[in-house]
Amino acid sequence: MKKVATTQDEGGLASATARRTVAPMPSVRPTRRAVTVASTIYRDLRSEIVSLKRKPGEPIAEKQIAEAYGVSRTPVREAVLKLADEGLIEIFPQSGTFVSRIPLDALPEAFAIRKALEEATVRYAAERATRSQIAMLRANLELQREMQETANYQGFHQADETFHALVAEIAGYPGFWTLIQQTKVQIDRYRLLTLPVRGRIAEVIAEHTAIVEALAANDAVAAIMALDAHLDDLQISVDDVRASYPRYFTAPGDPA
Amino acid sequence: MKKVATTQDEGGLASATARRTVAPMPSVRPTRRAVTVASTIYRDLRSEIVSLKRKPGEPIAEKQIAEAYGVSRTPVREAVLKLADEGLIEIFPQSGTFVSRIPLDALPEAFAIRKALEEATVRYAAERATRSQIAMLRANLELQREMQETANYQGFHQADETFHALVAEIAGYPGFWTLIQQTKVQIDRYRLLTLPVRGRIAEVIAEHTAIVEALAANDAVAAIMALDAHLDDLQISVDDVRASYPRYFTAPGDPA
DNA sequence: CGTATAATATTAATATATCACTTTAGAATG
DNA sequence: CATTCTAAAGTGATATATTAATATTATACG
Repeated sequence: MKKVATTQDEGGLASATARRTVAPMPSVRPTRRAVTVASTIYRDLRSEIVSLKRKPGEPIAEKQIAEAYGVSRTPVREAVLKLADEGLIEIFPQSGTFVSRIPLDALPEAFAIRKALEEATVRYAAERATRSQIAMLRANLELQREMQETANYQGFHQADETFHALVAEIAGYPGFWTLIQQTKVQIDRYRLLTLPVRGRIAEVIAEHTAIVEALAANDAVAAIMALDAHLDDLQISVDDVRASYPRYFTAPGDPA
Repeated sequence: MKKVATTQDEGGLASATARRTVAPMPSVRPTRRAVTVASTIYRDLRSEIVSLKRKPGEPIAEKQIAEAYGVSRTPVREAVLKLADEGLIEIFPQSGTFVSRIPLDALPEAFAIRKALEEATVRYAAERATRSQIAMLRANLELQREMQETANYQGFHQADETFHALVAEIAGYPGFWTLIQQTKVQIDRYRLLTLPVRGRIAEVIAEHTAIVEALAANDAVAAIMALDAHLDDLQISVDDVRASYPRYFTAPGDPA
């Protein structure tokens, strides 16, 4: 039944087995999950989906991707499964794999989660922020203004994300931002689809500035209020959008 | 039966080849990700790790698990990768895979995340709770008391989890609880290891009752206070525990 | 001409095989 | 006896093949 490596196996079964019964105790482990083909494909695919380069509802052909990368389907599958866990890809067994439609009815909840998590970060940050950390935030604000002046929308978005990450780091809980990013994905796709780089940058910077001032004053309440104002501006108007891109969304109450 | 839009693709350009250029439009999809071997193994493994049946640091032999289930290594690998994403398993390339040690230094942050999310749920729940929903909570409290009387700790834990899930559902955001459960995993392992079924059940029920009363009165502030008291009681005393089970934890500052 | 049915093909899910690397035990050497 | 080198075995990562189920297409029948 089982043909192991053709060589002699030591007859005593119990005695020989214990090769590594116990764990690798804390030593300098090299790299955990190094850059592998699967991780590369994962990153690429994710980026293409979030940037809407791959449209919601579009089929995903594992074989084709595998050929494009010159690899087998195994690493592709690993990436696809991971994306399916994140809700960016939907797998219908024996039918096909597709880029997820944006679950409109789940967006308000995702937004509420983001709000809850970010409020916590600004509260902690207001309590703990040091002068040097406030200075880092101000430096980031300056960067945002530069991006505005040079009309570098891509760069502004990057700086915007860094701003929120910084707040979480100042709060002492960088993991908050990691989690926020995960829950934010569908919202990002939605916003990218609905408002094509609206000129709201000036307002966003003003709102960011208000948050920083509140943090600098160690005023948690004011910081939360400023954050709420910031987030509410990004709020969602689910209504009439579905009409324009009906096939990009799942109807409320349809599939979960 | 359902003959929906068979062969009408709107863009009449490449009419010939494209077999499925566009997506499966919302119809009653049978099962997405049905019960598969991989999902079964995933659930089993996860349960064994969370229940500490598999000790932190213990090696995981893919081949052995595959043989135990009578399957190949592929579905096992799928399950292992998913668990690695959750942080329950650590994969060291070309070395081995092991049950994760409990990351002590990450526990405070996980706890803060849980607190932020649960506070949000009780706030929303206090605003929205209907009388029938309050009644459901009271029924759950009764169930908790029954479990206490029959000394059914397993059942109590189950009811406890249901209580928090109910609160999230009343808040209108059941996804909050899903997320909380994910972040809670390492904390659960820690608590299972440190306090073996302490007789805190009576206090827990009292705290749960206080939360329900505040929700019934639509008093968000009181509800949050009651929740904080509840969670603070579960708080972590990271200090002296590491001494007793040193190999079950990762040192602060060690590997992330 | 429309509907039901059978044939076909696509694809997810799983099985099996191979490769590369690392760890570790044993042999050879000083 | 200690140290270093070498070979074996285990494991992760990837490749290739097979199976089973579904949807699509073609075909036959009313």
